[in-house]
Amino acid sequence: MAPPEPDEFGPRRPPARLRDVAEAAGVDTSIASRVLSGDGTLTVRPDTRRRVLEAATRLAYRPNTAARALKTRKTMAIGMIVPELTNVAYATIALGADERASRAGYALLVATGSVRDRLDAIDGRIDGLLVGIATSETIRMGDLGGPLPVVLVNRHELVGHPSVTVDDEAGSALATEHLLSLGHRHIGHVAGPQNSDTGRRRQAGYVRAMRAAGVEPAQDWMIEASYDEAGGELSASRLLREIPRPTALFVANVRAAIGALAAARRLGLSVPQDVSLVGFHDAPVAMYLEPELTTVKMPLREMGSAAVESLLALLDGRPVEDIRVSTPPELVVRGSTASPR
Amino acid sequence: MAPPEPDEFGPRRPPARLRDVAEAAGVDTSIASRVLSGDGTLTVRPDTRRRVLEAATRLAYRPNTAARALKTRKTMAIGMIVPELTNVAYATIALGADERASRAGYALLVATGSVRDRLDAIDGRIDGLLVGIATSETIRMGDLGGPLPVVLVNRHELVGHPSVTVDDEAGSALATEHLLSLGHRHIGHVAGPQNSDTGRRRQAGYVRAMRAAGVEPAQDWMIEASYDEAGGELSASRLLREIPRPTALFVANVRAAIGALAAARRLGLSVPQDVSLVGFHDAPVAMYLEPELTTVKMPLREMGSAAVESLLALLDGRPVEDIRVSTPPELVVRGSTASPR
DNA sequence: CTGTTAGCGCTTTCAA
DNA sequence: TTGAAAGCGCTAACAG
Repeated sequence: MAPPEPDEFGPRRPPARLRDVAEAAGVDTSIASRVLSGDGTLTVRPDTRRRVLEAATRLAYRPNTAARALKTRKTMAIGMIVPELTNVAYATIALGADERASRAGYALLVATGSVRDRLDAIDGRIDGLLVGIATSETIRMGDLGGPLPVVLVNRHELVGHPSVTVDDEAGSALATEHLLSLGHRHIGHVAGPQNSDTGRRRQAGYVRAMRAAGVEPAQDWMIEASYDEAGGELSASRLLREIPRPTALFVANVRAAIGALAAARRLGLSVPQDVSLVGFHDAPVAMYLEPELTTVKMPLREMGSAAVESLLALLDGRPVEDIRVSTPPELVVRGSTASPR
Repeated sequence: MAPPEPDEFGPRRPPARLRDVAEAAGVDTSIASRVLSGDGTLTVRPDTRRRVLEAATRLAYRPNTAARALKTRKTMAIGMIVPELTNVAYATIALGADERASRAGYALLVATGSVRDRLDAIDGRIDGLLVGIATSETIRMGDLGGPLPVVLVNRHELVGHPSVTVDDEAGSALATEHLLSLGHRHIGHVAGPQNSDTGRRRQAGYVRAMRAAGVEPAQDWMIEASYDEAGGELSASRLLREIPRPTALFVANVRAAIGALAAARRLGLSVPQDVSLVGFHDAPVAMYLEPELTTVKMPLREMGSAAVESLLALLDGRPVEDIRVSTPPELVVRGSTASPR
C-alpha cells in the first residue's frame, strides 16, 4: 500500500467518526464500537473484526473524546495540582504519576497554583484529582475537589481523603543520625513551614533522632523557613549567629539548603569545617555546589505512582487506605558533612 | 438563607444539569442555556433571567464539559508541551501562558515529554497546542499536532506553524557585550545544543557581538553542551583547559552555568578573578551561588502570553505571523563578572 | 454473530 | 419573549 504523499497539505478532511469506520467495514456502529474497544464478551467473525480494524487504521480513526466522555461519564484523565512546576520534588512525583496513569490508559493533567483556582479550570475534564500541595490551605474538607475523588500526595492532614506519603520522618531521622554519627551534638534544624504536613513530619524526625541520641533539641535550635533559597538563607543565618553556634544544620529542603550554604559562606563559615549541612531531597544541582551537598533522597517517583494507584482504586469504588511508600530513604553523602572539629 | 451544614457528608447528589435548572426556573432548557451563556441577542424578561440565574446558583450548576464540547466542537482548553517541568524557563513561560489563557476562558493543560508521546494523551481534550520543545525533533511538519492548530514557543524552525520567540540573539549579544566592555577579548561560549533553535540563535548572538568588537571567535572557542549542570561542567571544563585559556565564558543556560562554575572551581580557577561567567536566563538560585551569577533575563512570561495570543488568533481563523517578543532582554550583573587581570 | 434503539447534556436553528 | 426539535459521536442494553 502506497503511503500518503508526505508533503501533501490538502484541505484537512474532517476526522473519521465511528460511523465512517462502520460503513467502510460494512457493519453497524455498535459492532465497530465493541471491536475497537476490545470488548471481551463479543463474539465476532475473524473476518468482520479484521475489516473493522483495517477500516479504522485506514481512516486513522480516533474516538471522539467528548462523545465518549459524555456517554461513559468518564474522562479517562486525572488531574494533579502542585504548588509550582519548578520544584524538582514535584516534577519527580509527577513523573511517577504520569507513568502509572498512562499504563492505566489515563492522561495526567498537571496544573499549578491553588486548588481553589485551578479546580475551576480542570473541573469536568478529569475523573479524579491528586492534590500535591504541602501547605495546609484553609479549605473545608468537603470542598477539596468538589465532588471529585481526591488523593492527597505528600501530605496526609486532611481527613476524608486517602493520602500517599513517603516516610519524611524516617528520612529526617536518617539525615540527623548521619550528623550525630559524625559526632555532632548541637545540630540546628532549618525546618519547613510548620503549617505544612511535610514540614512538621521532617521536624518530628529530627527531634526523634536527637532524643534517641540523648540530645534534647532546644526550641531555638529549630527555625521555620519557606522551601526556597531565600527562606533557607534567612533561617540558617539566624541559627548560625546563635551562641554557641550549632556545628551542623539539617535543612528540610534542597533549595533551602542552597540558601543555607550561602548563609554560612556569607557569615565567613566554611562548610563542612565550621558547620556541616544536610539537605532534604536530592537534585542534580547538589553535585555542582561548593561543597557538594549531602542529601537524603526520597522515593518520590514511587510516591507519584502509588498515588495514582490509590486514585484508580478510588475510581473503581474499592476501599483505599492511607499509604506510606515503603521504599526506604537513602542518604547521599557528599562533601558538606564532616566531623565537628 | 442558611448555609449548608459544613460538616455534612451526605450521599453525593448527582450534579445539576441544565434541565434541572430550567425546570427549577420554570423555563425551557434553551432559554436557560442562552441566559447562562450570556447570549446577547436574546431578549428575556428581567424576571425570567433572574429566575434562571437564581436557580443555577442555588443548584450550583456547572455545565457539563463533555456535552458542551461534543456540541460545540470546542474543548476550551489548550495544551502545552514542554521538555521538562523542572526547567525554570519553561515554568515561567507556562505561567504567562496560563494567565493569558484563563483570561480568554481557556484552561491550559501542561504535559511533559515528546510531542509524539504526549499528544496521544491530550488529543481530543484540547483545541490547540503550544509546542515548547527547543530541540528539533524528527517530526514531519504536518504531523506535529495532527489536525490541531499549533504555535511554536521558543523556537521557530518548523515551517508551517507560527512561532513566538524572544530575541535570544539580542540577549546573547548583550551578555557578550558586557564581557567585551569589561575588557575581555578571548571569550569562550558554552553553547546550547546546536540541533536546537535556541542553541543556534544564542551562539549567533555571541558570534555577532564578538565580530562587532573586532574579535573573530575561533571554532574551538565554542563547545556545545546540554542545557544542564553536567553538560555545562563538561564543556566549560574543556574550554578552560585550552591554551591560551579564555578569560571569560558566556554560557547559554543557567543550569549549564552552574556546571561551568563548578568546572572553574574544580580546575582551581577563581571566578571572576581568573575567569568571568555569564549565564542565560535568570533563576532564584543564581543569587545564592558563590559568586552570585551574572545572567541575562529574558521576557519569558511575555513569550508565554504572546504564544497563547497567537494560538487564540489561529483558533479564530485570523492570520498569524511569527512573533518575536519585543520586551528587551535585561542584563543582571552580579558577582561572576569582572575585568580580566 | 450482528443490528436496533435509546440517550448521555448541551446548543441552536426555527417556529410559535 | 419563549418553546420544540434536532443532533453532536459514542456506548450499551436488548433484540434478532
